[in-house]
Amino acid sequence: MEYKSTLNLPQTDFPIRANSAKVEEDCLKLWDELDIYHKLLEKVESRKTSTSSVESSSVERRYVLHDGPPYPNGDIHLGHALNKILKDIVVKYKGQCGFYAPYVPGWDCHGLPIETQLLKEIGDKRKEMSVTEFRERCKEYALKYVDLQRREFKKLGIFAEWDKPYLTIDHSYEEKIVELFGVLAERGYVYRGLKPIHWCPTDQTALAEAELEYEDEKSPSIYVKFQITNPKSQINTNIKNPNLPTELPWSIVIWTTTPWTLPANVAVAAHPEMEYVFLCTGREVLIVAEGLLEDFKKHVELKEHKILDKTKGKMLEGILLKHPFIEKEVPVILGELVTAETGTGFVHIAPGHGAEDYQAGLKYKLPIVMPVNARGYFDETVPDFIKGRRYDESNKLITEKMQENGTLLKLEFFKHSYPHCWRCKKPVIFRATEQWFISVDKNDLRGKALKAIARTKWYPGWGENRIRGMVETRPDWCVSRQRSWGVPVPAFYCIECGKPQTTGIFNRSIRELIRLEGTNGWFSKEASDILPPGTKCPACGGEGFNKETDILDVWFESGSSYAAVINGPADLYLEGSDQHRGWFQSSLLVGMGQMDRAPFDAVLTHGFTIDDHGKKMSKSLGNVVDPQAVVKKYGADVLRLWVASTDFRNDMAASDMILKQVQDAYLKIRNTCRFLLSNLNDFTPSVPRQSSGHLPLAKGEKERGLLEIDRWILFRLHRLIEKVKKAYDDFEFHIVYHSIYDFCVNDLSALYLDMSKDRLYCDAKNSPKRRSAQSALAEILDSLTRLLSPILSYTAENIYSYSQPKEKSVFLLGFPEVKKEYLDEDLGAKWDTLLSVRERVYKILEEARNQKTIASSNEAALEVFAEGEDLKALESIEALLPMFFIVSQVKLYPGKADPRVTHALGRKCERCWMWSEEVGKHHDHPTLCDRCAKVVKDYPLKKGN
RNA sequence: GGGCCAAUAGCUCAGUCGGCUAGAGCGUACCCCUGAUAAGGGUAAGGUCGGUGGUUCGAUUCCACCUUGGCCCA
Repeated sequence: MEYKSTLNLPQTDFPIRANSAKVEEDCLKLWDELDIYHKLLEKVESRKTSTSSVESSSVERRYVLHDGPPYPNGDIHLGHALNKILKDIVVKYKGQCGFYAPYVPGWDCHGLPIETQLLKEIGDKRKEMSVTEFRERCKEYALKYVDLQRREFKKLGIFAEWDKPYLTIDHSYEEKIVELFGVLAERGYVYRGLKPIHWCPTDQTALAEAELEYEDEKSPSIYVKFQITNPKSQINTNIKNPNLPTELPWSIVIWTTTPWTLPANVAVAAHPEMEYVFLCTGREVLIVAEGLLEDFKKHVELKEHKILDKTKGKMLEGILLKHPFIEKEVPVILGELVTAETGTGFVHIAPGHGAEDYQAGLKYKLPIVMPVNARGYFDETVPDFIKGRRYDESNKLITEKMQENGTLLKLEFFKHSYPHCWRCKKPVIFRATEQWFISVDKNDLRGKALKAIARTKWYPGWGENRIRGMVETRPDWCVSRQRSWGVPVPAFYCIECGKPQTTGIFNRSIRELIRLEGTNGWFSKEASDILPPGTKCPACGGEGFNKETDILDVWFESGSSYAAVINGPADLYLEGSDQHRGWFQSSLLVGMGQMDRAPFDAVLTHGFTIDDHGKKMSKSLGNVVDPQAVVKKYGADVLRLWVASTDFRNDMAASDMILKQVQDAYLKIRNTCRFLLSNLNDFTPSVPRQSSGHLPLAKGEKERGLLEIDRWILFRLHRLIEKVKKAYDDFEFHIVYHSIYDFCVNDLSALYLDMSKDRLYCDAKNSPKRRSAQSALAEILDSLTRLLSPILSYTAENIYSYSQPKEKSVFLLGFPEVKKEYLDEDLGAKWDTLLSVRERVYKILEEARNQKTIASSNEAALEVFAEGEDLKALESIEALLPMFFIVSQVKLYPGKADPRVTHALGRKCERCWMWSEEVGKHHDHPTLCDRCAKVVKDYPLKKGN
């Protein structure tokens, strides 16, 4: 036991336990003191100004990742954490590579999500508040959560411009939104039109597609007769059949699930190519699609009938029909919207209540009848029996009315998927209203956007396909909302002529107001206070104006961020794949409209978080992983490592089991680094490094060259650096993780470190062999911490602080370079050969252990037989073979036989635990082997050297 | 219902142009060590490559359909 003190056992102050809470606190403090975010940017800046003109090409090395703003309306969830961590990894890596990589985080502070969240809190008090007051409360609410989320994001170790984030409620941001609207208006993209849109009668607002949720809803399903009013002879002429019974009433039958839209009916559509049959029930003639006849008969329980004739839909065009309960006639029109799947083959058309109806109406110049007001109640234009009734309540009244007058063939109820408001969860209606639109076809905006999509780099590649499909088919963008919490649609209406004004002085006046007072100014001031005195309507010369009361869609706000925040296109947008329809598209359209180019050069998307059964996370399923809880339990770096460990192009599974596994990997990596540290504690910068044998050696330096095994591990290290760099460049962080982890587990822990222990512990402190190992260890540790820092930011910083650091932070070091001189292919190939021999030997060693020939591998003596390349390779490191196999004695023979394992000869050296026949031959140290006796003899003298 | 995407061991991931017995690590089982010790090492078991058809001499890989799941839409 007395010899133990003569060993160089691993020693470090780096704690065995991760203690993430403390480490994270310390690191955050350090980064705060250093102002690390700005220091990194300054570092690039100073390099820029100090370098010669030759190198100043690097000046252009800017990399701007533009942050997509989340809503500040609650704690961050795993998706937020995932997104911000990915961005942070990208930005840190780019920074390491010498890019000027600013990162300004943002929040989407306006919009319904904030408004409704607040309404939940204040309830009826809203009614007593003025708009300005309510908006003030919204602002407070948003800012409160900006602050909360900022703190939560910071704790994840994300470097960013946290003190000056962008908020869409900043005056400068709001002004930019208004400016962009003006630019788009000037360039002819903005128009105002009546159009049926999804309308929530509860919230009294137009809803974007993104604001709809589809859920099952019970609806009436009715078959209604529209009696033909034309003289029968006229129809006879059309279908050329003189035998039809002209004395009976004839009716076309429609099917609908929304009786309340019938008052707005202006036509019935038939499919031009579909076949329709004339059924005689004895009392009347009904016309329905041939293909839906059986279905129709079943539903209306039609027993007796005779098919008199049939005709194509196009023959019916122009026939006039009697509205079932309003005194008017409506025409039959033709439309491809009619399907042969359900119904009767006839579709009732109400252009005020449906998108396809609207399109058909445009074609036939039909009027847009719109008797439903904003609250969902019928106005004065409808028949008395439903006047002032709510639309859904009218369903019953209308069917009763039709029952009475005999136009109703059948009433049933059924469940189907129906759009609901994402906020109040109540059913929405289609309703025509005056709205502001951005035309996607004006000036071929759509075509230009599609070209810009083709020029953008999409990760993964299918993102291009996806957004292209969406842009190809998207309708005009409805940008107005009937709400308070947002940026006003910057428009004035001339009191005289009613024309809206959006450009020139009108836009400039609003911008000036907003610059000074924010958008609250708009809501508290009169038009006459905003516009300069004497402003005249360009159309009629009128001098009185009203303000627009609608606000802009929040997507228009966030879509303006590239202009408001980074003043131009970004290198990268990085969001979840849902943003192909959201922010990527709104940003693209605003960008194209303003500057005829996309606001991004590349777009990276990630999948969604799911649980370990592949199901999406939801509160009701109880499978939600809370990022705060993960940080608390495992530490932020484990969460960060989870993000890196999963291929984010697909959905990302998280659960406690998966996180536990990530933690195990984390601990392995950390512990490997700890081992490196503990074997370097006497390896100060003043100790000469052993250099690669491939570097030109100065005279007398030969003995300082690295051992072959050390050159091998450095070969492996630089292969790793190469691979990791490529993976970071390709945004394949799971490759980064797997490569580094594999290196730690296989190359280091199982092989190199295990093989090196004897040298490190037992050789003399300053022996070339030990210093050779330490030279390699130091380089490995240095590289590993840098490679890991974008992902394991806290841990890398923590490890670095224990490694006799030159800089104040690991982030000031830069990314490791691949040193070509280490990439010795022949050496690599030779060691592949050696390691496959080692594998064969280890199977035999295991057998010997099971047979109790040996216990520890130190007790083994090996006889290895090899031929050809194997033999050549083994011979070349013959002196190192005991170290290579980690056994006490090795004999190498040419031949083909399996390795043989016997118990090692001699006795166990008390100091190094290797077996040797030399033990006992040293008088001073009878229990030691040759090597140890020598080391110990010199020990007191060399101690401390 | 439509568009886009995914599915390889219990888990996280590899798998090149279609070509040998489909790989790695974790986890598991068993063993060793006790000088990385809340560590470390070894060996082993684990797969109908989601399913069914098709193309092909040959399919995890290409094609079609289906199932399951995700995002987006209706």
